[in-house]
Amino acid sequence: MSGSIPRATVRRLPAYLQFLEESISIHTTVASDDIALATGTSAAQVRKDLSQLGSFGTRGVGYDVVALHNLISRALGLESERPVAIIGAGNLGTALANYRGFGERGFRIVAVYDADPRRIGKRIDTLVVRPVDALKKDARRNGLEIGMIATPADAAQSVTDMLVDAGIEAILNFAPVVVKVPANVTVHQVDLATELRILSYHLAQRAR
Amino acid sequence: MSGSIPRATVRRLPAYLQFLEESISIHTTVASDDIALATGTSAAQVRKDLSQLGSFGTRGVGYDVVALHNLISRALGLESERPVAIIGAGNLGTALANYRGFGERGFRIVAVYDADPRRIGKRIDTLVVRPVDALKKDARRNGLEIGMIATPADAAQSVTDMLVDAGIEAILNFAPVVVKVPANVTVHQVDLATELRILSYHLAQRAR
DNA sequence: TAGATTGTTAATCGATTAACAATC
DNA sequence: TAGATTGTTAATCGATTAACAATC
Repeated sequence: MSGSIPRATVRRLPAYLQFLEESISIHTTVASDDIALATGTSAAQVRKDLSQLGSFGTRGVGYDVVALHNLISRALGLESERPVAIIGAGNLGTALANYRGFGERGFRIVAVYDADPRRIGKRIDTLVVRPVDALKKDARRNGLEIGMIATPADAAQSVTDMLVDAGIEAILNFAPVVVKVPANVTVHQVDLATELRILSYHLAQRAR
Repeated sequence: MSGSIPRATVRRLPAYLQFLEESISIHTTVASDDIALATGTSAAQVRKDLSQLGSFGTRGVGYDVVALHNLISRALGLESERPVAIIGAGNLGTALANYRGFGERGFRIVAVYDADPRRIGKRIDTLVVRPVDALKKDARRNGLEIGMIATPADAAQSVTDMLVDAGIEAILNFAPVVVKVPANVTVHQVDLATELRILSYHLAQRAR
């Protein structure tokens, strides 16, 4: 069924899910047009995307909010909570560890690691920063599934290697370097300065 | 000349630039294949992208690092420093304000704002958190060009409206909501939980 | 010259949009 | 029934890839 969903669709599904979560207490039904409006896309796009997950709207009526929510959750593999570790307990790592949005959306930060002895033992929310060497042992015990890299650029590759060695197959990398991983591991990069540079292009276009 | 560069190309240019900055002290010349390897794309893609900016490599040799760096900088409008403001002085806003990568890449955080009186006056790095009401006046004085929204979701739209009112035309939004802006304003959204949900899809795919 | 590498073309692929018959 | 909205098709658009002549 959901053998495989096109990349572009997968990128939009979380936004649809977000909107459905906000709608769930308000409506029992939503139209493709409602979803489109809330997520900044088109109704045709929404219907096309949803049809990839199988048909189940009702013509003349729309989509059942709860049913659609469940369907997208399942498609994204969000039925059970996924344990996440943060590597790097600097400003960014600390901010990530404190961020409530992860928990609300089914991800649990189970540990924060750092290599710097001065940071080890530091409390962040309910967690205590652990030495990065403990990662591999911990990973098995915690059933760790996702690693978030919040280290400086020059540490990112070696941290990545540790994560891979610990059996993690999904990595979110905030360091501004492309890290190498084996084919079975997925890395997404969030580069804050890159986003600003793209915005800069738009400012420059406007000025001409 | 660079009348307009395809979206997909614009998204890759910052990565090329990053690599060139690392190369500048090592080589005088790089091949499309070197850039491709470092940025996770293909040599054909790199050449195609660069040809959008005009021709200037040397067959059999490659691209002059300095010349290419200048060309991409210019194309992205990165010749002069762009002043940035952060709205929201919570964990994320504080982390962003402390992040060195912005300064290194030509963006200067000129102010941090918050609505909460308990946060106003707080020192972050060399800055002091200011009341969000001061935004509009400050914006003109500082020549503010970019706003980064690091508030909770429910404050994002009103903060956006303030930024727009202050004449800002480029916004990076970290709040997990789609904000509405007039056509002359560009918004990019960085939704951390969305990234995790996309990773979750890949984990789910793997498990089948 | 021989080897390397660009710039560009044509082919392919994937994503988006428009339109509308089906149907609740 | 009339009105609303889906699911799907076909057309369009944009991005990527492969291949190779041009040329340093």
